[in-house]
Amino acid sequence: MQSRTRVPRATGRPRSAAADAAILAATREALVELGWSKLTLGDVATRAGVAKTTLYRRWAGKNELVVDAVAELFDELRLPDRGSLAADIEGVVLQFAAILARPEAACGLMAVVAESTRDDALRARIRTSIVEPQKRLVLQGRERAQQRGELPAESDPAEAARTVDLIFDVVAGAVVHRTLVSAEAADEEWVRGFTRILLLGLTST
Amino acid sequence: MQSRTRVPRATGRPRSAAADAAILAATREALVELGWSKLTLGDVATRAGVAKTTLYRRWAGKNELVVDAVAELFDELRLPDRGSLAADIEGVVLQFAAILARPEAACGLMAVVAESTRDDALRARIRTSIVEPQKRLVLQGRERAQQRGELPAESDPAEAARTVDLIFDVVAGAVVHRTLVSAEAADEEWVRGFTRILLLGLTST
DNA sequence: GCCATTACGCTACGACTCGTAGCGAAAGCT
DNA sequence: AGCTTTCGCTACGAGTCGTAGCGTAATGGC
Repeated sequence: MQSRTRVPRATGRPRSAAADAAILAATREALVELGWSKLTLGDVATRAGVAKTTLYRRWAGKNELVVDAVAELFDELRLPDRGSLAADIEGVVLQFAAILARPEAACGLMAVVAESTRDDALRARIRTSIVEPQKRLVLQGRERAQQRGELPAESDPAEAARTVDLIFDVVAGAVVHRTLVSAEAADEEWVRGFTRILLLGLTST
Repeated sequence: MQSRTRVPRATGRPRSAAADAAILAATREALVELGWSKLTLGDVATRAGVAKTTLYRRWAGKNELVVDAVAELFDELRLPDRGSLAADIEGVVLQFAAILARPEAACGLMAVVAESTRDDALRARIRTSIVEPQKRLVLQGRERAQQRGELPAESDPAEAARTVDLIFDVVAGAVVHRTLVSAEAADEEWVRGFTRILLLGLTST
């Protein structure tokens, strides 16, 4: 959220928070209708009922705008306690799949990831705005499973951190690939099969 | 390969195969230097030493061109027999990671996948040109493991097909996510950890 | 060897998007 | 009030898009 991390001046006319929300919503709407490459900032400004210059005063370009617009979508992810590790994983994977099934999330996320291969600053922004915040779900799930006795306590903290990263890559990657590349729904049946494989690998040894 | 599936007329000047190769190579070069959004077809034509009109006569647009340019990169994937299922998996995952580490592969693939969320024809083209051909690796690996006695023979063919799709999504998805989103190398240590989890899930039960 | 056919290189074109600059009006704070 | 910053609007040169038209080059059929 570039515009929110800015320290607002004590004086002068404050920026309209409503304009921020309208612009991000308009960006998602335009992503659905036009896709990434045909999305123009002028069009977004028109949809949001805002002057094009206002948009350029807040975001440096298309990349940064779409990152913020997409990041909001992933904030709603939660990890409700369903009683077992398997049920917890299935629940959060289904939530994640539901978000990715929305065209604006899929289209925007993949596009900025593609651009980030040539732009280190953008990659860092994606990580801090979208990816890292969601690792809390993996940590939370492991902690619960350990309290239930489903997973052993970690002895090596470094190894534990690596495992969290690995799990996150496997879960997020598999759902993304299933949904976007294989282009088939990550429905309950698929999630059950996926969870089974993942769980066996986690609980053994 | 749009231009190759065309039935060449018996008469008239044939299309230059060298131009095809030069255009696809120039596309990959431009992807490395400029990324997806700043890549222009005019620039690609100049790099390839070809008129812009020639490029438009062979490909409908940027999407189709990049799909073909990226597809060539994945043709080199092989599954050498390393003696065990674990070693086979580690070998092919490392190969896949090596390809994805190249900016032109990562950038191009993610960009067209992003565009495909709004374009069914493009999605189908990606699947037939890039994704489906590589599933042979999963089939080949399973067959070898069954001959070695590492995996049981499949009883239900439909279930077996679903498993192949699942494995493919997990492997490809995890490597992509690790490389592009988490932005860390899928090196030997990571691949070992990943293979361990995957194998336990496959061999148990 | 000539001819029909197709591909090629080149130029030019209108339409569109980009990102920026300049202006007067609006909205907040002290 | 007075000061400061934002906002909407217009206009601008630069760059890209995809296409059309033309003359030339390279084939195969006769």
